[in-house]
Amino acid sequence: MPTADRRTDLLDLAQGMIQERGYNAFSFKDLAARVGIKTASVHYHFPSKGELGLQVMKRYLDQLEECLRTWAELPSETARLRAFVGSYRDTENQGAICLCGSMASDIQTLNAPIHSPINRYLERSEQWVVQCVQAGLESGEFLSTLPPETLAMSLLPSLQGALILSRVQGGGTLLTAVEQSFFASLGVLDERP
Amino acid sequence: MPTADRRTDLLDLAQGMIQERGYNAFSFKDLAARVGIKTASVHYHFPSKGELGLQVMKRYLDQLEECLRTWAELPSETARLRAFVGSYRDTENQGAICLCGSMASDIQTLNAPIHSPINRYLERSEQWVVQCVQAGLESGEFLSTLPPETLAMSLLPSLQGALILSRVQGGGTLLTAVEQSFFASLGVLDERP
DNA sequence: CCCTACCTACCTATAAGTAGATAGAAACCC
DNA sequence: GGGTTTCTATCTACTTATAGGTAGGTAGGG
Repeated sequence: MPTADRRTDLLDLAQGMIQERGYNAFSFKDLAARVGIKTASVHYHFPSKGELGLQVMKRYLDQLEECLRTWAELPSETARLRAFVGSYRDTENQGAICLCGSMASDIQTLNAPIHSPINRYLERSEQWVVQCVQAGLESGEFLSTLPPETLAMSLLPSLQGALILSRVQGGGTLLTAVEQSFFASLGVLDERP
Repeated sequence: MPTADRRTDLLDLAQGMIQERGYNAFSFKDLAARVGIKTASVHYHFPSKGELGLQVMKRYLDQLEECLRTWAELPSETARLRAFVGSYRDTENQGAICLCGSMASDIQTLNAPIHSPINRYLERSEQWVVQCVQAGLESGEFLSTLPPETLAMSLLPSLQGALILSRVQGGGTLLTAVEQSFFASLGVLDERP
């Protein structure tokens, strides 16, 4: 409907459908029908499904970098990590899962070029979380006996898994449990009433 | 190849393909080709793809119950939970993800009847982990300030997520990180050298 | 006048499933 | 036991729908 730019609309729609239904469960036909054009016209914008998937994933990676820049302004490591978790909660509230988690589930069916942005997305997320945890431990904001890498590496799968499972069962409570466990293991008390 | 029972072979194969490639990325044609019959013959054993998926999932649920019965014999809650995590590691070593995690990723594209065994699988797993954690806390085997439900509820998504992400990046290290974080939050020290 | 963003019309492959035939084993019947 | 029937597991042949993609044409704006 909103046609600021057709290409962007298609990217948005494709991304949404991958996050809601999975890469192998959306087609150019679906896409075309929703923006009101023919499937052949979608090929004008994106030569192949693989190319479209790649562009969606690359943009998602760019969006991550933008978020990380924004979150750099936050006043504490706790706030940064809460914002990170918050972005997953936003996704969950849309009834979707992380694009990267969705792609990862289907990784064996995706062609090679898309592997690298997926990989980088995970790498970058993990790296960033490690930095936050490390900084927080050094400043005394956090307290833990475990190595920061271990804590950080366990957060990402937890969040991805929570989104995936929450649509079947548990709803938001899974993400809340993950968040509480994570911050507890950093010695941060829950600030809810 | 091994044709003790054709129906069982088909269930095994379908399960493997769903765990490796996803529900929407396998077909009766693939299946038929691998056991050396025609697609129409697969329909003799399972009237529809939905029915096949349902039977695979139901069997997987039964297998879980069997595991839980076996693990009940173990001498400690730590051993039980290690066995639970170990089963996820076995899956990972096969280059697969949990059937239930795979199904959960595709939940929006699956027809209603299969939702209930998926749901029950998650429910049952979580329930069982809660029991272990609770028993361990009561006996003094574990030590934590968090409610057992929170700890237990965060384990399942972590494991599912770890398997899904590990095929893209990190390999076994993600699962190890998840395991270490979890047991650390129960006050159990790592027993590796 | 040419480029952008569409279109119609087509193609090939695959998915899922149905209908009906058949070969061989098992059971049943006197 | 011989003959008939029924059951099991498969087959061939077909259908309908979709997926992904190509070729070539066209309307309208800069």
